Amino acid sequence: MPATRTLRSGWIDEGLRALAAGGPDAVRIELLAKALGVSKGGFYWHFDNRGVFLDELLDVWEQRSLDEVIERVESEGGDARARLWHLFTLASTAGQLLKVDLAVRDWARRDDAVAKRLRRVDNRRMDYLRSLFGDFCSGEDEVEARSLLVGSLWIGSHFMAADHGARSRADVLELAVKRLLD
Amino acid sequence: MPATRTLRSGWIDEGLRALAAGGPDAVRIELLAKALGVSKGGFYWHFDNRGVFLDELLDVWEQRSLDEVIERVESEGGDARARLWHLFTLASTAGQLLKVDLAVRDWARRDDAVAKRLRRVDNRRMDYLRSLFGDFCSGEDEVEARSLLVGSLWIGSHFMAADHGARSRADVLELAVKRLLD
Amino acid sequence: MPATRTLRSGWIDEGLRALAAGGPDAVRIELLAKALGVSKGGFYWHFDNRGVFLDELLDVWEQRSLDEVIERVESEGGDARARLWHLFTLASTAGQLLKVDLAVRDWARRDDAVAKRLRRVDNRRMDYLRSLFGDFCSGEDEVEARSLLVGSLWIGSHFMAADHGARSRADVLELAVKRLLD
Amino acid sequence: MPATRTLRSGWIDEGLRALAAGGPDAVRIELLAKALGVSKGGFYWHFDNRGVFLDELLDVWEQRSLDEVIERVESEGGDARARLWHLFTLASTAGQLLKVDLAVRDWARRDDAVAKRLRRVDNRRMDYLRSLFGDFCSGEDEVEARSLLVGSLWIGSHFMAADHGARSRADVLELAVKRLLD
DNA sequence: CATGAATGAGCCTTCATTCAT
DNA sequence: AATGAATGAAGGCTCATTCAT
Repeated sequence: MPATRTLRSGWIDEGLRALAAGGPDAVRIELLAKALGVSKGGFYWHFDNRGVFLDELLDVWEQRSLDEVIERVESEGGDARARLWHLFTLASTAGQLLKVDLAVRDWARRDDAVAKRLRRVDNRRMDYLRSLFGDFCSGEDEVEARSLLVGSLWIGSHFMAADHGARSRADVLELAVKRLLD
Repeated sequence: MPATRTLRSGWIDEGLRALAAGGPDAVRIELLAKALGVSKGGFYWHFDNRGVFLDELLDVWEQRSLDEVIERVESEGGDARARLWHLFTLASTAGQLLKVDLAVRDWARRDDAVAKRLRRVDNRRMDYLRSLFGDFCSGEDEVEARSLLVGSLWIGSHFMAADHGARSRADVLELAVKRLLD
Repeated sequence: MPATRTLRSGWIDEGLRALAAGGPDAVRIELLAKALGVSKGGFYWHFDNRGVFLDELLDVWEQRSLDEVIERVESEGGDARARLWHLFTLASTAGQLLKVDLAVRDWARRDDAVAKRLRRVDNRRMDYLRSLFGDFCSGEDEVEARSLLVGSLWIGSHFMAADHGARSRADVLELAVKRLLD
Repeated sequence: MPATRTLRSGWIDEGLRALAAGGPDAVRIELLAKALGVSKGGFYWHFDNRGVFLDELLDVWEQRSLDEVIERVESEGGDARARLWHLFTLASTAGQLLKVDLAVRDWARRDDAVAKRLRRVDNRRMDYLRSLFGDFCSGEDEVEARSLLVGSLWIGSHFMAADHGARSRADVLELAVKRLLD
């Protein structure tokens, strides 16, 4: 029983790794099998086909992205500004989950089903941002603008390659976020 | 010579279309040939191989992204705030070039050569943003933070799928940008 | 022991069903297991391998084809013509066994072992036909010709797809058989 | 141009050989390629996929079965009885085409599209038989019964494995056919 | 007895690439 | 300059078979 869960989740883990590193096209059963040191045929014992497998990867991403991050922030406590700051730094250090997130965002641009999932995730995240900004901002416009700004900053910065002279990207990000939490 | 350029640029155009629609993995010579109504063998008269072709697509993207947008903004004139606003709206309506841009940004996450090009482009763009924000902001930190914010907003918003209730995404974007131009 | 026979014969039954429906290539252990709601690994407790299993399906077909039909005809009695007529109608309504029979006949065209079994069965059937025709026909040639004709009619009609205008296939078959029983 | 037709028709020929020998399941692109001494990838230059290829094999069978045989009989002339006899002997010596025919007949039992084609072919053949029997038989019933009998005899005899003692199958067939031409 | 799990061979298909013409 | 044709390397999937439990 534990062995069962182990190899099945091994496929999932390896799949997430591939998805993070190269997007959905890099999730190739043959490569995953080689990385796991097993035969590719065994894949089909655990999953009906590649499409179902990709779906399951998205399930994992969706669940982790939605719940785990928010839970961790909430468990730490603090006022709204502290939570926002915590949320931002958490998201930036998430490592593989962050890379999966970025890969999914690009994927969503060309796959409607993925786009639908992304909307679900982003709406929940935005709701959480709105609730935090609502605590110290007046006016819905202000709340909405700041929420979109902080979300875009978090994601968009990972898709930008600019240098910042003497400053590090982290420094500039901190400046930018602080500005939004004023 | 003109006929040559015509068919050669046909491959490039079709390649950009594919790149915009599905990323580098979607740039498949066979499909481009079918779309162009020619044989795929002919591809190799114009380009050494797929890699070289992708490089050339990036050349075109790089050149257009660097020069054309900025040129158009400058030719319109206005003060720094007006130019920033113009820049932002231009970028958002760019159509295919924007989609190529987004595809390249994801691509850069897994290909160092592409990442290098992206850095070149983004540094030039950031320089332009800095010069504009420098016109009415005091302090390098402020300039840097705002430049990163507006860049991230522009790009990041395309990778977010959230709804905004009664507001449209364009409305919220306008609110957010206006806030940055204060 | 009865439970054993039950599951073992379940495999056989399902195998015959598959053989009837799609020929030997359709007898796939995985599909049979799914249809039976058991794991395919269990198959190998009952049978050494697929080849042995197919052999056993042929055993069942051979035994049923040889004995059951003739037994039923004989148990009904009547003169030779009545028995021939009974035989023909029985064979045409046999349902699954008929379909297995047709599948085996095609199979025999490409497998010598199957061909050998088929010869055994057909020789027994022909002997029975000869004995019946011998009752009211004079001359070995006549008996042999009629026996082959009625056998071919019975089998061949199932491999023909022609329409017969206002008549049904059953009507024309009746006309043809009656002609042979004159 | 001739080279083109050569290899394409090489695939078809080899496909027919495989179909004749082992039915549709034996038509495997990899095996055909090996038999032709070419790479299997090249198959897809000539045919969209395996299904289309099988369709084309059926086209060839349909065309040859319908037209060529009848044409040959008609070109030889003679009265109706002579033509029937010629038709029967021609069909029995057709070699590979006959085997394709038998394979198609079994295939039709489990594939509706094939069944439809078979009906087309058999209706045309039966029409020809009817026209010949109509020449010297009185009564539609008689014509219909004899047509079905001769068709079934021709096909059914190939699906029967019985021995005939001192007689050969060909001898008995001759007896049976002569009986039908009385 | 039977299951869960895995292997490996074989098949269909796609696609970058090559090459003679 | 470009086409028709072919190659070969993948990659997804199926399935008979094996084996520990």
